[in-house]
Amino acid sequence: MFTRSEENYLKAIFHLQQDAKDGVSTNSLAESLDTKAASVTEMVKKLAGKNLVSYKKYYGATLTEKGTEQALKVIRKHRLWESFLVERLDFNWDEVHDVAEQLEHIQSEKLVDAIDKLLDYPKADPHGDPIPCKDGTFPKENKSVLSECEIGAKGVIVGVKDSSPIFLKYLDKLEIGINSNFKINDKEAFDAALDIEIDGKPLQLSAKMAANLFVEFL
Amino acid sequence: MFTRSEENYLKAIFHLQQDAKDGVSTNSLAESLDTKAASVTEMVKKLAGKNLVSYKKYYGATLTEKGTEQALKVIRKHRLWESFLVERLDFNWDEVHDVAEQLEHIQSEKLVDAIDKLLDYPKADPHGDPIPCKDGTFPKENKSVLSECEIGAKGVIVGVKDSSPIFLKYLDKLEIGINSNFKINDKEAFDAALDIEIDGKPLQLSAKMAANLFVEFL
DNA sequence: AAAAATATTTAGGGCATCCTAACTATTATT
DNA sequence: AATAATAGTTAGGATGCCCTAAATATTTTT
Ligand SMILES: [Mn+2]
Ligand SMILES: [Mn+2]
Ligand SMILES: [Mn+2]
Ligand SMILES: [Mn+2]
Repeated sequence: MFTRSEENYLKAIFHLQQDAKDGVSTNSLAESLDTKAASVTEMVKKLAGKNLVSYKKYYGATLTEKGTEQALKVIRKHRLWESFLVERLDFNWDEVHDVAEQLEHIQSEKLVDAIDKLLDYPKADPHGDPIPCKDGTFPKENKSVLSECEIGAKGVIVGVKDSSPIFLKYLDKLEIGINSNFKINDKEAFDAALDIEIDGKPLQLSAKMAANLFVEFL
Repeated sequence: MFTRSEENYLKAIFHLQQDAKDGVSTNSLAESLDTKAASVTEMVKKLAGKNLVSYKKYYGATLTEKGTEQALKVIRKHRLWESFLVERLDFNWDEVHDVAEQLEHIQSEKLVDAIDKLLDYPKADPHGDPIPCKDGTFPKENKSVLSECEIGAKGVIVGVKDSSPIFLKYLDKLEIGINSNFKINDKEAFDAALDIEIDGKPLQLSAKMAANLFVEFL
């Protein structure tokens, strides 16, 4: 139906749209797709021609309904594959992204659905990101960021914002993961580092670390 | 490492090489890859430049050692994925080929090995075709064809030559599959149809059917 | 062994996607 | 408001892989 390149553009626009309120800029797309602005302009025009994005010269691109639907399908596949790799093939959570980048483009509805069933319809991927439903629904997330919690707050880690191997491996080293319990004991005035307990173990977390952890309260 | 197209050419050359003793012809490749002879000539030259095939103008192409190695890697992936789809995701044996055509191009040695392990290192795919080993070894097959067996022969179905959905579904209907036992009672002089018992059930098999079933004797 | 038939290669393009360099519009600064 | 800085677009070209039509080599037939 769509080419690999088109799918990657749609996915990137979807993700960049989440933060930026107005249209996604050519340059941000180029950056995130590791390509050049000129190529982006060209592709965005092509996608606009197919009614997948709406595009106004110089003012960026936004997904149409059709484009969003397609982007969510790809994201669904990406996250289901990541879940499969971790749950069934014993991959670590820092090893799955690149393979999922390939697997997400496999065209077979039957296959995606079978993986979904095999995993018993998971709600989130190994990084805590929600998995879009088959019907195109995308559960609204209301996650808090650890760095913005108040002193005394208690809860559970439910996701990571950054899912680069370097960050994930560091979390492994500190024994912090999805479902870890936390309690904020104090916040340093100087650098906003947190004095925190993770599963009962006290440690210090830099503001940067804390800004990349999503939590829910108990 | 190699493009999808290059991998498909290598695989096709490998398969066509099995029958034909001399170089694989441009036209047979074009036919089997559903492309045109001119495209084949071009690609074969490119592959020759990369030392994957040896090619003499007008006399066809043959895989080099390097090309064979690569072809076997792709075939290994194809057959492992087909096995996974049937064994773990309950696909029927007539539904797996097209998806495997896509999955065979996923680049991740870790992934292939994990699937291999998950399935406990299967020796053959759902159609009875042998799965090349990780070390590049390809078990020599010595399968007989049912149509060439003598009257009175007894054994087991171990593979299909044709694995088109139309043939496979027909076998399903007749309840013939891998591991079915057979005993040849008679062969019709007129059309070479076989009077045969499959798992004890007597039926007639056309010569064409019998020519597409591989067997081993007990 | 020549002619006819067939197979293969070459020439010349097309399409998708990417790139650099030059140009133009938007925005930020003075 | 004019100018400078930044962002985005267009022009022109490259690469990979495919195609048709024309040219050439091989094989088959007579
Ligand atoms: Mn990912
Ligand atoms: Mn991708
Ligand atoms: Mn197959
Ligand atoms: Mn393939």
